[in-house]
Amino acid sequence: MKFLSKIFRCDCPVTSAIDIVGDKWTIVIIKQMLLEHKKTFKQFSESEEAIAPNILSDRLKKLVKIKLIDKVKYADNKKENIYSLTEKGLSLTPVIIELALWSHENIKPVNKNIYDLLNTQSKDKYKLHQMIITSYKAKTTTL
Amino acid sequence: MKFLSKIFRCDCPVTSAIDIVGDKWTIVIIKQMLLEHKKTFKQFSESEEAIAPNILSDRLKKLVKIKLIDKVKYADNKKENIYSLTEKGLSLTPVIIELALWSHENIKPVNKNIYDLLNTQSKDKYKLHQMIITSYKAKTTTL
DNA sequence: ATTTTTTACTTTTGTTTTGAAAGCAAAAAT
DNA sequence: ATTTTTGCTTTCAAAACAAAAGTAAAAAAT
Repeated sequence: MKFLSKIFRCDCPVTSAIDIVGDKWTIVIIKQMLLEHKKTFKQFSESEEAIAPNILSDRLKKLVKIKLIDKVKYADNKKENIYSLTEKGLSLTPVIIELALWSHENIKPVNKNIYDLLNTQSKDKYKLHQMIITSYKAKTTTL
Repeated sequence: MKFLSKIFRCDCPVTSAIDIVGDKWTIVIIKQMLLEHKKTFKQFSESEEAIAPNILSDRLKKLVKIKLIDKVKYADNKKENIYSLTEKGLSLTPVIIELALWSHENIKPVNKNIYDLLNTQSKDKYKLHQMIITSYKAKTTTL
């Protein structure tokens, strides 16, 4: 397994997680999928964050490669690629929620959309995580 | 507050959190402080992750500036700077724990030290967070 | 059927960030 | 008084990121 040394700096799980998602865009793209239900190149391109197409292209490829997202093309639409979160990608939900809560408490209050979402099940974070994952699945399986 | 636009890409709290901690080193340094109780430039330099001194210097300055860590010099040691996590820095504990758990479940099992830590209070993550923060404070206040 | 528009990219070029190595000054140890 | 340690800074090379333009295939419009 010597190839792992190309990806991972060391043996620490936190550092290894950062080796995968610790850059300016990876978590942002996953957040756009999970919370904003974005699923096409164009939808990501048009985001508030204004990711450049070359960076977006690169990240989507990497995310497919490490199986955090899937890429499919449907028979009735040969133009658009539809991206969706895998279970492995969905399991980053708690990380994203904790980042949102940290930001809300320490950086600046959240915008209304996400604030409402965070507050529907305020007392139990596990229920919140499950709710977000369930909601994501419901919206993507009806495609 | 126009200067904020220099730091934050957009209004999203998750993206804003990434604007602050979304790079290859910030979370790793905070993890080293929180879980490995590192507190001097030399201790960070000698870490498994092998951070370069120029990057370390830059990140420590930024972390002090945004008040995630404090930097003090004690009367009996004018050479060493002692870095410690502020409450704002400590409140990243849940993010770090979720990254560790995600990594353990999806990337590779954790090393023994951290595995033992994660499993002492396995059922309730809040207790785990509190335990880690309490443990950190206990070790740093006895300085 | 042909032209236009849309989508998902790639390519190019320039800038910024990161990284490896060496150097340095003040404090502490010998 | 000399050597070692600590916490940096500087230099230069490499990698990542970004802005803009270009392209090819599919879909829509004419």
